[in-house]
Amino acid sequence: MGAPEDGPMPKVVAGYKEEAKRTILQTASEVFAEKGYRDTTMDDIAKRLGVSKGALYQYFASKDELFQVICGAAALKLEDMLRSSFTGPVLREAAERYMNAELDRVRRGQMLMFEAFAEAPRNPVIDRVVRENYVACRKVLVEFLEGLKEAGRMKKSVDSDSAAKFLIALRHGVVTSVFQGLSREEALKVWLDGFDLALSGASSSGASRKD
Amino acid sequence: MGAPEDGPMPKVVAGYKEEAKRTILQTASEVFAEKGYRDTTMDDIAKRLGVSKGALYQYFASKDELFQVICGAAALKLEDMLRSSFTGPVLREAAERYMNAELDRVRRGQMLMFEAFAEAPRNPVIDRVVRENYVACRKVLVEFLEGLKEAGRMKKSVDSDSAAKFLIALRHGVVTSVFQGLSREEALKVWLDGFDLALSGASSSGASRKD
Amino acid sequence: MGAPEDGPMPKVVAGYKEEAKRTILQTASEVFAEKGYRDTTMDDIAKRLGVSKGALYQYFASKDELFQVICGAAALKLEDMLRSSFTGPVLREAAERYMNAELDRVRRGQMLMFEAFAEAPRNPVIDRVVRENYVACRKVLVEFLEGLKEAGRMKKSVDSDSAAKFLIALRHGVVTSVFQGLSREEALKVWLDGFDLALSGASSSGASRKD
Amino acid sequence: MGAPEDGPMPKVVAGYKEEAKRTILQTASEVFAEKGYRDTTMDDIAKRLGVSKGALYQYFASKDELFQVICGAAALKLEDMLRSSFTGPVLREAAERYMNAELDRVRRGQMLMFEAFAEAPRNPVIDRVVRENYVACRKVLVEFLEGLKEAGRMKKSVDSDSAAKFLIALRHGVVTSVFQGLSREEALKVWLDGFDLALSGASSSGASRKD
DNA sequence: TATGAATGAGTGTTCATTCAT
DNA sequence: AATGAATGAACACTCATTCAT
Repeated sequence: MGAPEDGPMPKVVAGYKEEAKRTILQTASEVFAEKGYRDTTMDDIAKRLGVSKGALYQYFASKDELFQVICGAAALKLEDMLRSSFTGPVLREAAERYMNAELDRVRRGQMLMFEAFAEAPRNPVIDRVVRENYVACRKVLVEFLEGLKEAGRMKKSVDSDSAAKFLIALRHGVVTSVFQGLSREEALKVWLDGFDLALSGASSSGASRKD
Repeated sequence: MGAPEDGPMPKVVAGYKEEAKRTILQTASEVFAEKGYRDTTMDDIAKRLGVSKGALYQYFASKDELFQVICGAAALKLEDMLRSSFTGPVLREAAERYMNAELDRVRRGQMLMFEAFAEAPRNPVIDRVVRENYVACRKVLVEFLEGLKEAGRMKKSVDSDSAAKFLIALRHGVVTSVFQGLSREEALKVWLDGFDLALSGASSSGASRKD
Repeated sequence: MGAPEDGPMPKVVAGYKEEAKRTILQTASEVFAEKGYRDTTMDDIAKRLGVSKGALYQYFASKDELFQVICGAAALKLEDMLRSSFTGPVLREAAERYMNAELDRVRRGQMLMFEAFAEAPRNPVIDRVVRENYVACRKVLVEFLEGLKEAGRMKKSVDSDSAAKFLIALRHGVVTSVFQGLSREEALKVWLDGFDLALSGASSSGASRKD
Repeated sequence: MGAPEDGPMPKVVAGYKEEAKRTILQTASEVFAEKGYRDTTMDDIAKRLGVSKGALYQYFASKDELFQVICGAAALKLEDMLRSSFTGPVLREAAERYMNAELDRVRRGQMLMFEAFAEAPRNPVIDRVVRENYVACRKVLVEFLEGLKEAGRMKKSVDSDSAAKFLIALRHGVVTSVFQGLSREEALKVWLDGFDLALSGASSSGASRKD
């Protein structure tokens, strides 16, 4: 709002504001992950950043908006992890690469997933983020699998979309299991076994019923 | 009205208190599921029950305890659903029965799972409930699968424990997917396909790697 | 409602009610002294007595009344201690006897004095008790001193009323000092020295012992 | 408006916060004295100050802390009154000056003493304040008396510490007596007579004035 | 722009008291 | 008379948000 062309404070670089936002987002995300959304106060975030509470409101209209943006970013991050992991020729390595990255995040407590799911039913914005994220992840996986098929590295009989849905579900479930006490090694095994089942098997996932 | 010559008071209806607790638990559980743990006030629960706030505290020492007990009951409920569904001779029907029941609960909004997971990191009691529930569910499934093997209805080559872990993960993931917008039909299909993969396939889950 | 052949409890002796009141008073007094008036709940008292909260209200109309009666009784108790200690021919022994009894009570935590003084400004009944107690104690002491004079065991030149006021003040001050950390021995010495000063004439406070 | 080129903010008026604390302390002290600690709500204090309840918590972490600080200040105030009254060459005038000031405070209802004593047994901080105050007052008096001895205005035979203990006890007792209905004039007389007794040697309590 | 003091609605919890049984 | 479940009025404390400086 405002500043005509070099108003009261040229703010060094243009994009200063964006930079500041990023910093806030990063820190807030950490605090939310550590203390939980509801138990985190704006003051917690401000203190960790070394700024005043009021400053936060210059960048984000409310605690809620802050959380929404963070959830959106986390969703993108997940899609990115998927995209950047599921690359390269060796399928299984991709899967392992991905889950290792995921489990690292869990270990470092960078896990807003449950916070987000818990808020979603009462927060339409979060709800949208959560749903769109599902669609986006599915798309990433489908595209990857289709690519594999075209490159001849996966049987055409596998239904990419079914496989994608399966993989997403398995991913959620494995992460949740770790939350419930499953060890990292076991988790990785569950994931990779499931992965093999879905993709390396003889049957196409969409036609697995025989009787 | 009552017990003639016993103690200093017939305790009203004997079991009245237990009955009252159950009522509170039931109602509170609904409200928590509807509004979320943090957004539910003790007054919300009291009003829905048509009693005063103070009355609740005669039965539960705190909002927290109330939630803990509810989570514990929900955990037992899950174990029961598993136990009572996974019965009978036809494996696949058991799986379908179970997931249908599960999806019914999701549809009716009886879903405290994410609330519980969100609280767990800061609430040791909830954390314990969540972890023990995992162990208990695994046990239920392992026992069921072992039973099948003994009855000759499942290949001995399948590692029951690996399969159990896989099924639990898949269950979590499918439910989560529904939260993210997956339709009930798709969800059921993901579950059943995954189920087939793990149990009816040629390979045992614990030995699925061939390379 | 109940008990078959000797009606709804013949309550043994007449005067049962008075007996019950006494029991309640005694117990409540202990609890008040232990936990303080404001921090004591009616439930605390009921539990210690092994009865229900409601039962207390059969004997006392309110927590406040209970406290008032207790304060009244404590005031009488103090007057009694004074009366029964200040007896016999040897003045100094009386003083010592009295203060020892007083310090015993302090040690056993039977000290509602400050509770009462703190309530008095907002509680007319307590205020009256406190004021009348002052008058009564003064009277007890004056009568004792006048008796001594008549028996020729104290100089007629001593003004009994002034001495009484002095002794009461000193008594309060000594007890308070103990609350503030003065040892029992020191307290006794302050009291006896002050006592000598006021009543036996020539010796100065710092030199009252000949040892 | 302030600091031209220093830090990131001139801290408003520098010392503003201290000033605000003082104001709160002053007002809260009045309200506590009027209504009693337990009957005073944070809202009472806030309203009297014309601020919101929340504002108080910016300065004091709890009602308890507020009270503790006030008690600490009151203790210092007492020591100061002692110190500033007990000065000058004429002993008796000092005593009179002091007790008049004390009785003024009592009359104006600035009396948290009993509130503090009533809380002390359940509040370690208050307990410490109360005990340390005793020690400090004793020290003030001992030093004063020793000074008198050195200046040759008091007999060396008087034991300063015993006298100090006596005077503190008498002070407590006289103030308490006023609470119990003793008139200001009588109180002053009890104090001065006792004072003479302890410090001026030969005269007896009842005959210390020539009237 | 940043600050941080102030707001004020809200929330869990307590407890003296009542009353149906 | 006794019980103890229920009431309901408080109350301490919190925190997202605002706004004067």
